[in-house]
This record gives sequence, C-alpha cells and structure tokens, in this order.
Amino acid sequence: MRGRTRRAILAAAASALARDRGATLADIAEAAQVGRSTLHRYFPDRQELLNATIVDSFRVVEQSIAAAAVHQGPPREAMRRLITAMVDVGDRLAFLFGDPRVLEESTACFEPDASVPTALSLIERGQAEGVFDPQVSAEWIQEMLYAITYTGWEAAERGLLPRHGVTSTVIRTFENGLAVRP
Amino acid sequence: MRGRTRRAILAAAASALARDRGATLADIAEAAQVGRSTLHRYFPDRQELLNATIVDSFRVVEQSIAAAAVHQGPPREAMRRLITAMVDVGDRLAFLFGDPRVLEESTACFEPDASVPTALSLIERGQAEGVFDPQVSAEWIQEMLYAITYTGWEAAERGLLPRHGVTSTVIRTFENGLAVRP
DNA sequence: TGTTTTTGGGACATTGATGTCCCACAATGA
DNA sequence: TCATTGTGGGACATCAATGTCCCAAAAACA
Repeated sequence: MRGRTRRAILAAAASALARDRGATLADIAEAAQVGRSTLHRYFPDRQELLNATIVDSFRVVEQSIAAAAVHQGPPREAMRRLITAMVDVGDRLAFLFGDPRVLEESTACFEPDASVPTALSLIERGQAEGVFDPQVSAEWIQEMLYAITYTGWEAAERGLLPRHGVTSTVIRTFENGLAVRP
Repeated sequence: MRGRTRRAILAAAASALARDRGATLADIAEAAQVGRSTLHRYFPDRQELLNATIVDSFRVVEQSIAAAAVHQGPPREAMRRLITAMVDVGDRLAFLFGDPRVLEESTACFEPDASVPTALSLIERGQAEGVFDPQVSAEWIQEMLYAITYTGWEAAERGLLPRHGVTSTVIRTFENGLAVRP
C-alpha cells in the first residue's frame, strides 16, 4: 500500500534524524527498508522530506499529548500524564527539539501548533494554583519539561536507564529536582 | 603570535560547532576572523580540527571545574560552585555534550578525563551524605546536571533568560525541580 | 491469467564542502 | 632597512551527497 510506505519512511526519518541529524538520505532509506529511488519518489528532495517529517512528528506528538487531557484534573496529575505521553513519543520529540534548527524550519511549513500552548497553559494553570514553581517563568518550566524528557529518552537509548523506569524517573526529577530538601 | 591564532580558531570552532554541528570550515574560519587557508595551515583536515577542539574544550572545562574545588566543603555548596563554573563555560559544554557523537569521538583522541569523575564523585559523596537524591543513580544526576546547564545556556543564547539569571535558575531547578513541594 | 502499479538499482550530472598548492602581501624582529 | 614568518585569497582536483532518469522485476489487482 502506498500510505504504508509513506508512513514507514516518515517514521524512519524521524528516528534516524533524531539519532543523527546529519543522516544521509541513503541512511534513511535503508532504515525504512526502502530503495533510495522510492524515497525520492515520495519526497522529491531532502527539504520536502524534512518538512513532511516535521509535520508528521507534530501530528504524532499532538495526538499523544491530546490523549493526556492536560486541561482536566489537578495540575500535578495532569503533568504526570503529560510526561508519560511525551516519553512515549520520545524519538519524535528528540527529532523536533533535539536540534533548535529543526524547530526554526517548522515555522516555514507549519503554523504555530496547538500542542505547545497546551503544555504552557497547563504550566501556567499549575503556577496559578501554587503547584509549580512561580519563581521561574512558565517558558523555563516548559524548556525543562522537554529537556528532562529528552534526557530520559536518550538515557534509555544508551542503556543508562531501563525503558520502564524512564517515566517515573523523569516525573520524580521534574517534581523534586536532584537534591533532598533540607 | 602563532599561539594566539590557534586559540582563536579553537574558540571559534567550539562556539560555532556548539550552535551548529554542521558548521563549515569556511564558517569557522570566518568566525575566527581568519582565512580558510590559515585554518588549514593549523589543522590539515576537519577531523584534526575536531580532535583539537575536543581536547582544548576538555582542558578549558576541566580548568574551570577544577577551580570549583568540588571535593571541598559541603556537597550542596560544592555543587553550586560546580554549576556556576559549568555555566561559565557553557559554549564548550554545549559543543562537547550537545551532540552525543562528539563525545564518542573523544575516546579516539583523548583518554577518559578527570573532570567527569570529579562531578560524579561529588554526586556520590552528596548521595552518601543524604544531600542528593539517593533514589536515582549518580549517573542520572550527572546527566541531568549537564542537561539543565545546557538548557540554561541555550535559553540565554535565545534571549529567553537573562545572562545574569542563568546560574541561579539552574541551581534552583537542580535543587528543587519545577514543582512546589506539597 | 494479463494488466497496472509500485519498487529497486544502476547510470549519470550537479552541487557544495574539502583538501592542496601557490603567490603576493603584511607583520614581526634583527 | 632587510629578512623571516605568518597570512589571505585564488585556482584547482577530489569526494560525498544529492537529484534525475530509465528500465527490469516484483507486487497488487482485475
């Protein structure tokens, strides 16, 4: 099926580019188990593949985050669901946010999406309710949310953390930091 | 002076490669305000420049970290000095740790250095004294130490955080996380 | 079965980065 | 001042990635 091949290429592209942003089209084609000609048939040039991968990854991430229903329930619980959802799509996040340049390009092929404001609004709600640190900006909390999740994903990737322990470790670090309260 | 030019190239390389690991030799030469010929005269090929930049960055980072004297005093204070030292050499850290592949290559041109164990030993000491979270591994704390510092450096780079506020924000996040303790 | 669609691989041209060489020019120092 | 050293830029070959085209084989479908 044609849609099948397309999805395989996009998934392979996100995964390969997350691990190495300099990955060759040949690398990606091989990862997708597809000939380089076929890849070019679906995506005429590298830029188009990149754009399509960005759009697709946003879609996957958005979908996963939407399922977390971050606007419902207490902020702390909502954040835990959000983190779980983000860890689940770690490779897509690593692709999108692992390299600042990818994000810049996204504005060229994608309108400001709804998922980021979603996380930000949860953070702001949590700050208003006194659950998240009000001494730092909501944007900083959001940056750290991505950073901790990414670090957890990468740690699992390198075998430093067991896959099943990533979510709880990320949540724990997000909530408590690394020091014991005095 | 010859050493002067060499240092300028190495600093420019670390800085340029931290912001864009695909930076061209022409880009680096321009950033160092030096002709491409001159760059090649000092470093015959890209790999040699990369190796030299790795070695030099490790040296700079080690030196800065050494000044923090992390083996002295209470772990919490030592960690604050360490974080301050790391933020000071943020661009070098971003170059060394921003891309996992750079770190892999470093083993090819550099023996396992003394600075990383230094951070790790501080963490282990702090855990033993009940100052740092004993529920997660020391390696995880070390990963997060780099991740938070890097995020702070990048946030300042993008104007999201004021330069003078980076250190305190990083320390605060490291110690307390992003949630308010219940 | 025969027809249509999709695929994989080979054979190019093109492009951009890289590495080499050379020479004129500027800076440094005796 | 002259001589040595370091520098910048141009010219060039090389190489890897990219993009295009074509055709035979495989797969999907009737």
